[in-house]
Amino acid sequence: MIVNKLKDLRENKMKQAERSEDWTQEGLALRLGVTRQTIISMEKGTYNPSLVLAFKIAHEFGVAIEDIFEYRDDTNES
Amino acid sequence: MIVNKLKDLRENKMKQAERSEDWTQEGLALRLGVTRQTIISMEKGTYNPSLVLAFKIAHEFGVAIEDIFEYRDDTNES
DNA sequence: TTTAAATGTAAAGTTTACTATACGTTAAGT
DNA sequence: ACTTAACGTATAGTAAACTTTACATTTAAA
Repeated sequence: MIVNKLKDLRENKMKQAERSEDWTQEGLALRLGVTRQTIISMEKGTYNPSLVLAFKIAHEFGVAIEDIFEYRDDTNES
Repeated sequence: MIVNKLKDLRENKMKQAERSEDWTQEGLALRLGVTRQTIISMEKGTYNPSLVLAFKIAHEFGVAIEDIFEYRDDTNES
């Protein structure tokens, strides 16, 4: 499974960024070329982004994919 | 778009690895939990892996996602 | 306390990743 | 030349990512 820090990162941007409206779900969605629904579902963990979208997100936040998304092997979960 | 070094990396493993059969398309597919078709299509660039699969691939090769997959913005291509 | 921006929820439809199956081609060993 | 492992191609089907639309809830400011 994949866990992500999307919501936390975005909310931090909302607080700290000069142009906070750039970091609303809608603002981010626009720049990423996806819908707000897609942002919501990713933040909730309903589904994982495609690799392309993961790259775009990492680029928007100025970090590496691994800084936002973490893979956890759960093949043998109790 | 995304370009990847999958085929090169795998072929290098075929030559250099002790157990070369681990790095055939089929051997790799088995360990990744996908079909050989999936490997073929990724190596051809027919489609991109999901983020989960990209993580698994990076793990198998012992590198970061960014070492295998590269994102290239092609929104304004001539 | 109303207004509006931001967030949340739900459900049906489209696109793309991935499977399953089957058969053809290449390369290397014997 | 024959065999066989590895690779390639094609195509129909399933699953998951993503869109579209519509409406409901929260939050903060006027």
